[in-house]
Amino acid sequence: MHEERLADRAYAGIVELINTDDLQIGDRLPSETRLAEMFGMSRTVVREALVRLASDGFTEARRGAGSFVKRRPSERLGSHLPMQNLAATMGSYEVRLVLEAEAARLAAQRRSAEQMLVIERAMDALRAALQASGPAHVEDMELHRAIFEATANPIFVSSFDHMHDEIDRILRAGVDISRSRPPAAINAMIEEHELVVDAIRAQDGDAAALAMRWHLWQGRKRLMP
Amino acid sequence: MHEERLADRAYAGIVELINTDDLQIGDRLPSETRLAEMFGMSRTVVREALVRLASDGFTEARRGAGSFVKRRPSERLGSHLPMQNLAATMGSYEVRLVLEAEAARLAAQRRSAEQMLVIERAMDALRAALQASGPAHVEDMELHRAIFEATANPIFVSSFDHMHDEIDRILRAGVDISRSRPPAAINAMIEEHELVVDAIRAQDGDAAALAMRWHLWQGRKRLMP
DNA sequence: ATCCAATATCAGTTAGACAGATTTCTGATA
DNA sequence: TATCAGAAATCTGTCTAACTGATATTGGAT
Repeated sequence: MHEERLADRAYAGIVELINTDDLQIGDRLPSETRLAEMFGMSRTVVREALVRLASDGFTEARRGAGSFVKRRPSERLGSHLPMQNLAATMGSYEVRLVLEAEAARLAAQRRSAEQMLVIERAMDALRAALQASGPAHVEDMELHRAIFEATANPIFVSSFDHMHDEIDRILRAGVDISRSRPPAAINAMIEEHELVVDAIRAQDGDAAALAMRWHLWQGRKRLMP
Repeated sequence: MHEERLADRAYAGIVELINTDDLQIGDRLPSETRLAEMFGMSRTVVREALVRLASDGFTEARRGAGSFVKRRPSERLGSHLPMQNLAATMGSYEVRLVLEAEAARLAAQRRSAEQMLVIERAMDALRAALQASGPAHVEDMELHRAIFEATANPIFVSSFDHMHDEIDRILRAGVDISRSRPPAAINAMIEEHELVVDAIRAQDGDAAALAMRWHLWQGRKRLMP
């Protein structure tokens, strides 16, 4: 698993500090030197944690002044997704519904034989990953990206990349969304993807768009029942 | 101004390195020491950039082994030629048709009073610019962007920004698209935009989406009769 | 009370060092 | 020749110590 690095502990430590000390937005964190001696690590390590905190949008460093809380890390509340995360996730599905359904339609209409092969391979990889009950996020993304590439429209592809960057950024800033999946859900996820791939193989644009809408809708329900 | 930090340049430099050297997923990056001397900075700064790259999911560091490409940063498709300008433009309308029509629908359903005001002002500015027969590209973009902002979905907004960056990039690489417009076209452009704004004002989602589709379709015809 | 200058503090950056993990090279063995 | 274990080289992770320039604070003069 995660062989823990010191910087990870520092990251967690600072998040905990913000929560336990109830630091509000705009409040200043202890200085890097101070944090280093608090955690019993070097300033280098604390700095690495702060860089990542800032990259995740939680803190902001002002040179000469200090590091400040920019957005409070959401506390983990059992199985509930934090409000902010929820809104962001709903928003992402909204955009995906629009973009991915049409991408699936175009892919079905235009796919080349080579592109179909890439899609089939991505589907196989996803099916294997899901059946192994392992994390399948990467494989899922590969398949969806392959579909965008089959649209033969570079702007579509770059839109996909951008959208996923944004979604990743938002989700990573919050709670880990990976959760154990019941076996029924695994089969459902495979089947939904297969419907999309089948439609693209059959070059049926309407069916592909519909299947993709269905898949995204089900995904949304799985995440937020 | 953003006084740029060294680490930002290192981050950009590494991204560029991955693209120009065409490093594939799994490939190893130069070592931190090597990158430091390549960029003429200390290893510390390069390290900070790598930490952020890893945090963004682009790279992965394996202790003792090196840093590896995990996910390729979205390629700026600048390498493609101006000859493909026509195809790229068609492609851009394809994406806009998908994204903007739904944005208009959501904007109509959700717009606040303040957002409606911003849209109205943008419409006024566009009308004035068009009637003065001057360049109206900026005003046009402002209006379209205001509509995206009224969706109250930050991912939609960022998708708009990204899409326009890409389109601008492609178009600017080729011939200047600004051409003299016959007066009839000016009135048509104003009217099309007004239809969209009217629908958003009336909070009629279907009408807004339809009007936006119509507008984009007409724009495509104007550009490529 | 107000303004300004000296002072203290802080993030950003540099250099050099060492531990521990991993890869690569090398040479001996089967 | 092919293989494999050990040695050497390389790499990330961590630490120390220092300096710079930006920012905040303090204290004194007005």
